[in-house]
This record gives sequence, C-alpha cells and structure tokens, in this order.
Amino acid sequence: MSYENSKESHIIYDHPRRIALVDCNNFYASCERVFKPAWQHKPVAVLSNNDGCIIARSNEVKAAGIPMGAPYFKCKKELDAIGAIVLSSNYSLYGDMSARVMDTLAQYTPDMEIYSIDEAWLDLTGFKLDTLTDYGRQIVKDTHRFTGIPVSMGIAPTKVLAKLANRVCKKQNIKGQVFDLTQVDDLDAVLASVDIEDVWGIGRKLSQKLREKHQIKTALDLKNTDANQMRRLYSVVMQRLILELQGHPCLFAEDVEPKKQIIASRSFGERVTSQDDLMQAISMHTARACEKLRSQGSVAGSISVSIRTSPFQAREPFFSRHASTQFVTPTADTSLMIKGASEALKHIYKKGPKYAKAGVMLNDIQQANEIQQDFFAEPSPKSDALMGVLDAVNQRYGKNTLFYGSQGVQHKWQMKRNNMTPRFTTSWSDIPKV
DNA sequence: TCTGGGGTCCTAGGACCC
DNA sequence: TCTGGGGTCCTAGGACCC
Repeated sequence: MSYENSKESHIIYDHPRRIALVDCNNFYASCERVFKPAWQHKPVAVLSNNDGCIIARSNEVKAAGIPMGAPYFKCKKELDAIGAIVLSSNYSLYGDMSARVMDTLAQYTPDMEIYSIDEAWLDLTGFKLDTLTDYGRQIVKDTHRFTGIPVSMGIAPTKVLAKLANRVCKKQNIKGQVFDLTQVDDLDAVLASVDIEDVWGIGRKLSQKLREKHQIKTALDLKNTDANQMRRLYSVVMQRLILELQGHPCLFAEDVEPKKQIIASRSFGERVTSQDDLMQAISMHTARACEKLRSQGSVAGSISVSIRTSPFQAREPFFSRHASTQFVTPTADTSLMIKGASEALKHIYKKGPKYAKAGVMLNDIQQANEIQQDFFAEPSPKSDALMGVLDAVNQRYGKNTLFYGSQGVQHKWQMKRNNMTPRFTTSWSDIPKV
C-alpha cells in the first residue's frame, strides 16, 4: 500500500484515484434500533425538533411511501396504519453513535474526511485495485459488527461518482453493500438509471431548469454536455460537477476550518408574543452559540438576532425581522453578547405577532489570538477566566449547570419532544439495563 | 392545532483604490 | 501566439448539502 499526503494526492497520479463514500443506512432510525432489537424489523421514523417533520425513515417506512421531510401531522395516519414506531430526535445518541462509526472507519485508511453526521469519504487511492471491493466489504461488515450501524459504500474516481455509486448501492441493495463504479462494464447505463435530481449538487431549482431548458433528465445526459458551455450558462459549480461525472476529479479533501458563521436557533413548542419570553430564548441561543464559538478558539465581531412568525399560517401575515449589533472589539464573552443581542431585539420587536421561531447568528468570526484590539478600551482579563470556568463546569456537570439569569428558568415555549428514547450511551442514568 | 436546524459556496454589483 | 484597466472589499441573495 502506498499513500500520498492528502494535500498533494490530487496532483500525484501514480495510482488511479479511488474515493469511497461510506453512508450510514437510515442513520437516526438505525441508531434507535441498536438499543431496541425488537424494533429491528418494525417501521421506525424519527422526527425533527419539536416533533415537526419526518427526518429519518427505516426501509419499511420508505416502502410505505412516506416522504422525507413530510410534516408529521400530515402523515400520522399512514404511520399509525403500518404500526410505525415514531420517535423524537435524540441527538446525544446520534452524535455519540456517529463518533463510534467514524472511529471505526478511520482504522481502514490514513485519509478520511468526515462529511456529515452519517457520511465519510475514505481515500483508497494506491490500495490494491483488484481487492478493493473485498476491502470495502470488510469495512462495511466490521462497521456493522463494531457499532451496530449498517452502512453502504460507493467507490469511484471522483466524489460525485462515488456519491452516485453509493446511491445505486442502497437503491439496488447491492451484495455486500459495496458498489465499485470502476468495476462495471457499462458505466453509461448506470448513469442513465439515475434521475437528474438525484445527482449530488443538483437540487430542486437546477433540476427543473435542466429538464425544461436542455432536456437533461439523467446523470448520463448531464455527463454528455459541454462542461465549458455549461459553466457559461450556469456557474463554475456546474462545470465542476460535470467534469466529476466525466471522471475528472475537481473536488478534494478539505481541511477542517473553524466555522465562519455560527447559528443557534429553535422553533418554539408553542407561540410566543412577549419581548421577555423572546429575550429568554435569545439569551439561551446566544449562550449556546458563544459556547461553540469558544470551543473553536474564536471571537465574533457581530451578533445578529432574528425573530419570525410561522410561514405556514395563511390566516396571519408572515412577520420576520432581523437586526445585528457590532462590537468594537470582537468577543466571545456571553454576557457582552447577550447585551448586544438584547439591543438588537429592542430594535425589531413588535407587539402583536405570534412568534414561532427565534435565533442568533454570530458573524465576522476570527481567531481569538489574531484580533485587533480597541486602543481605548480597558482590557478585561477576567472575562476569559470567567468563560473558562463556565465552560469547564458545564462540560463536567452537564449542559446549563451554570447559566445566565436572562435565560430564565421556566420555559413554556420549550420544544416538543414527546417520544424520546433514553441517552443510552452518554448518560449514566440512561444506561441500558440487561 | 401541529411544518427542523446548521452550514457552505458562488455570483452580481457597488464603492473604492491606483 | 494573440491582447489588455486591474484589483480589493463588502453585501445581498440564491443555490446547494445533510
């Protein structure tokens, strides 16, 4: 096995490039099944925050025709009819299970890129080509055995093709859950079987345009276009996508950079009208956002606050506003941020609308050790120490052990989570009993 | 009655610099 | 090989992803 440094791997072509995309099958539903074996062959659906939409479905639920993202209240009957287990989302569990899957996958290549909570790219360039499929099957099998989570793998020379291979693998339930696109006799036939909207990077708008303007209906149709011309008509993103479909790598592993924008927002469990209630929610979101900010060693130059009513209520006009506060010196201090957020809220709050959601966004993010200081401001070394203690205590004793008074203690608008499973792997009190 | 949350990248266009 | 306004910074908005 020979392996090139990830930054240079796209320049050196000693070996044909081989990228594997590993994707957990029905991830959230699968996590729930790990600790409830009785649910193994039952339909399982997982809901978004506030028990709003369907965000994960077991195969049985998919087979019943219940679409991804559908509002729960609209498909409750169908779910009941098939005897589905319907659960509130349990992010502590999913986050921990994800870490286990990633730890396992990392054993099989020196170059892995975590792409989302349930997906990772494994660079297998330079591995022995004639045994790659077997190697993939081993990875899939081991991951299932070590974590309880079933996964699928697509292998190809580019990311777009690997993604496509993974999709075909799941759809056709390929043996061993590995589909190596470089091993098929008729690649074009495979591409012709994939609808244009199922190509990674082609969303709702683009697929509609491609279908209507260019009669492009499948991945094959798109592959057969002129990439340069399509760049002129669309964008460089489209050009790259086409080149990747043609087998020319354009997308490479990216280093994990600190976030440039941090968002914390939630819909309310029930509508909110008063400024006090809004401010409590915004204080909570601000505290959470600042925690994330500090955890990546950053400071932010501005905070933006947003409030809105429900966009789905036909009876009442949609109301949505946002405002931001700039800081002379970028900061990660929760109390300064809450103060800034409070000022912003005062500007935009209007009495009357029934608010459905509030949130904050931190912008102009920089590394804390690189900031331009304010010449006239008093330095406040106490802030860093205080935030350090705050984070350390909450880390050790659990979320919100220490919190700001403005966050309040009783939240009638708390999000709905009517059917959540225990935090089997992250809380001593929830540990499974045998 | 009930519709998630958190991100990224790209483009266009304006203001401004030399 | 041909030729030549070039360039930065900022914001808003659109599109995509999971």
